[in-house]
Amino acid sequence: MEVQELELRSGPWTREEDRALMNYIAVNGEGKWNSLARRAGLRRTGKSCRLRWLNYLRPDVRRGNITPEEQLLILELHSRWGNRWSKIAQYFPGRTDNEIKNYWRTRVQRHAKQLECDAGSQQFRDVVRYLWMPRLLERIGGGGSRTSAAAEFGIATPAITETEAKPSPENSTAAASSSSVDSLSAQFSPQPPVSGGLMHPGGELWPESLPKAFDFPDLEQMVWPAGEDLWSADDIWLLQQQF
DNA sequence: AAGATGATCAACCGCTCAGGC
DNA sequence: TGCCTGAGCGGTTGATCATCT
Repeated sequence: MEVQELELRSGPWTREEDRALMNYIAVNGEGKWNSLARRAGLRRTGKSCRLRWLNYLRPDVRRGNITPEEQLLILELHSRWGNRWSKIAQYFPGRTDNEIKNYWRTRVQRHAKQLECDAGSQQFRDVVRYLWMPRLLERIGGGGSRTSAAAEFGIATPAITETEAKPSPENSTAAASSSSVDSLSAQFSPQPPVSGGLMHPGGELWPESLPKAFDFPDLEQMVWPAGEDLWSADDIWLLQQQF
């Protein structure tokens, strides 16, 4: 109806709208969002209703901070698939693609900006791969040396190719690796299949030496921050000198 | 205390794709 | 075959909150 379309609402949802949407879905189920919006008496587009339900009202939506385990998995999966947020979100039950996308744009891209490089650049990918991820592993493991964490991360982590990585239940039994990233993946579903080998999570062979950008003695001398934030001002400064 | 600035995240927009007719 | 509709995805915006000066 034309009058109804003119009155379509946008912007933040009210409690009443939320209640109407939840009640309707509880009785009738989801889907057919345009007609659902009309039948539920909501002056919203079907698209808006779908988004509100999926990203906020669904009972299994998980809120709160992204844990180090989740951060590690996000970094790992993004290195494989890039900005394919919905695909990445499949590995985080209760997390929405929107939430993961926001995390990446705010936290991860912020670090890239600090380092004055592009988040999609090889330089930044190296920082993520060789510095950030090992540090997260350290934190997840409750301490230990950086080198041992990196070694664990690098040696036992299998390669997963785009064609292999179809997150489906029948593939989950193959996830029998001792690597940290893999054991993390195993906590989530759907789980990616694996194939063995001494490969880096990105799929390529683990390099014999670190990239040139990080092959400098100061890095080994660096005192890693013990606080909540993985990156200190000194970290940023040191890395910037290498770029 | 108040304004400026930055970070976060809910919501919107434009586009693509699949399925039905 | 082409059109329409529903659904989903990724990029972007804007409101709100926190922190800084």
